[in-house]
Amino acid sequence: MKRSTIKDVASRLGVNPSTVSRALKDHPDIGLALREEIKRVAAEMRYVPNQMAVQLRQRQRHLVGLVIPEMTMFFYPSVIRGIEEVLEPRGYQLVMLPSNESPVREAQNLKFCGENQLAGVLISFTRHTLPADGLSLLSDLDMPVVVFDKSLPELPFDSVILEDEDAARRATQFLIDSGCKRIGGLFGSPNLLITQKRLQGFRKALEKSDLPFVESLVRFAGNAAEADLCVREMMDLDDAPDAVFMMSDEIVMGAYPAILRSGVNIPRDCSVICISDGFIPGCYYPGISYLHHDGAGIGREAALRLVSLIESDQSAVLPLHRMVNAELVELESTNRTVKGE
Amino acid sequence: MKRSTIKDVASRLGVNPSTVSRALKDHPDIGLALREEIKRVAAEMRYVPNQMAVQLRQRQRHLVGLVIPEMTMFFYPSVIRGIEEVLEPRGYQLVMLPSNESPVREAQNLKFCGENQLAGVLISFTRHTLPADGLSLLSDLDMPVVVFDKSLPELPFDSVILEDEDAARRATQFLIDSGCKRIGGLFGSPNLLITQKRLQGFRKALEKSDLPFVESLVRFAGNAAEADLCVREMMDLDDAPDAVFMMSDEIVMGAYPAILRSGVNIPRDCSVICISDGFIPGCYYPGISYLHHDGAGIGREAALRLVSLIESDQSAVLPLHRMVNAELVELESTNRTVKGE
DNA sequence: ATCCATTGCGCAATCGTTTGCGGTTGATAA
DNA sequence: TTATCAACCGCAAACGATTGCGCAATGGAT
Repeated sequence: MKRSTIKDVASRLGVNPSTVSRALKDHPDIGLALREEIKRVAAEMRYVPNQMAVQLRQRQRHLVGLVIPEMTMFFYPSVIRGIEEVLEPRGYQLVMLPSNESPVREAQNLKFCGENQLAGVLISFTRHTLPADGLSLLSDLDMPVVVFDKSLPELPFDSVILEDEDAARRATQFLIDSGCKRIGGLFGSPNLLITQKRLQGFRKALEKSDLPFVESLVRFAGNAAEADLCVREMMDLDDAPDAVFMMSDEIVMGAYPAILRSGVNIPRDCSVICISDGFIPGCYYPGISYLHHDGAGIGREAALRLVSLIESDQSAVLPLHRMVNAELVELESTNRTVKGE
Repeated sequence: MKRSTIKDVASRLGVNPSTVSRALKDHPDIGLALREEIKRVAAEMRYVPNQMAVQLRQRQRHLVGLVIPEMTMFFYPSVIRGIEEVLEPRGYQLVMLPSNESPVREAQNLKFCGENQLAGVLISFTRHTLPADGLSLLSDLDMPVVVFDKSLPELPFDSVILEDEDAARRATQFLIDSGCKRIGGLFGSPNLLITQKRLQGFRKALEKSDLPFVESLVRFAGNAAEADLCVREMMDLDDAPDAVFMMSDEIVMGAYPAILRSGVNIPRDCSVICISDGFIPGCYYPGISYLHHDGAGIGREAALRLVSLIESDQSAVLPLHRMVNAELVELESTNRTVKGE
């Protein structure tokens, strides 16, 4: 059963396709009686407009590409929620384009966006994308782009990112303020700009308080399993840390249980703080204080910026870089000895 | 700078658009010399085919709609990974259509799929979708559909779901076998078919061992926060449970820390088992044994089935219902007293 | 020299909609 | 009675690509 077109409806009623088209969108040129009749028949024939044809005429489609390094349970789901919140009421749909941490795939994804003339692109880069490559990819694209979270240095495109350095600095300072002396740091992939910035913030906080930056207490883990390993090694050290800064949820989920497993009590023997969306820290007991990295908020901001780019149709203005501040959320149980111990 | 069309390329070379079209796809009708020349110029003019036009002619687009109840960090990210694994090499792209647990939005999403003639649809229903509504929505759609995970009873469409009842039964049996007598159950939204089935499995396991089904030990929680509340109440009971079955990751993340917070020791005072994708249980210490609910596997199966439907172009054959078995994964730390306690 | 088969390219229709413009009506005003 | 003007609707050209068919030129075979 082929789907009926506007012509089918028209010929069934002995009118012109253009009349049907106008009637269905309540164009005043069409008489009220005929208009209703057409609508009735169209509904009866279960006519639905072919969007490919519509879009060809209208030369635009309401699709936004979302290019992300990987579809993980961390961070991106909430970013997507934020994006959807903005896009849905405006009639845009999101096309998922995960790159699986492969720059090659990322390039393909971007190419897809170009060929299919999506309305715009939201992108977070893979950990292996070189700044030069990212730049040329986006430049070739010739459509509205907003970079979020995993950005690259000095990109002439709009971006929405966290105040990474500041967040890490304040997190570390929090540990220092609560009296910790030997502070370890667990970071993500060292290629990432956010890792570098957070490391920088971590280091600065230590420096400011004249605490040593101990190499053996600073580790990089690409995922939760690696974070687990890092913790084992770290906690086996003679001079194990009395506090650990964890730069992300993924690190937390690997490292937190690993600390407990190594026989160290949180928070009595070792304090923990992290940068997080806020959900994960509440899923542990004792809870974890954190600098709030608002995924949904970043998604919203990025999407808002993108639609304004799309709808204002300007591309070559000077890029806007939005730095989102992180808020400290302090869980009371973090810095107290736990009941019964 | 408008993008150049096939006509632009043609007129630049003084040839017909059809010649350009053929040359670019290496049609033998076009002489080799001209063919190369055309390719050169096309590349130089940065010509990219307009997919809307192509798709209009070809009357198909390689987009697959993914309609899910909500974009959460639980389960769906891994499902999406599984789906992408299958779809990407076959040239399909995924369009995200989260329904935010609203049947209205779900209907809109499905309508979008129809109007945009996507190649097919993968759907997991909201917790509020009525069986009759779901049925009529999909029937109206008139395109390949595969339902996964959150299905509805007696749907005449292909589906890929977990052997829910069996998984819950075996999980509960595991608790019974390890000597637990007062077994509590934490379930998700009671509307869901998977909840009903898992509850059924839970109940059957108890019955088989002549253990009582205690109403006060069986609770339903729509999310992690509610699970937290349920646990508080449950653990305050005079006859608190000595084991808890949790039907999902989300329940675990709310309930597990809540148990600890109530001063109960896991696993000494209370054993825990759950149905899970496998990542979350490893993020706790002590770890949690679980029945493996393979999200990526389900995504793969569903996507495979969908592409076979799409490419064989058959719709009215009898529906295939694939039931995926869950595998028991036993963590050693679960049933032992923890070191140092 | 005639015929036939290639080779190489252009013509024009087509996909399903939208939309500027023009052409009929019938009614109203002059 | 005739000019005017709505109100209504149809014609046909787009949008950008694909493709069956036709047709000219070429070359080889007869």
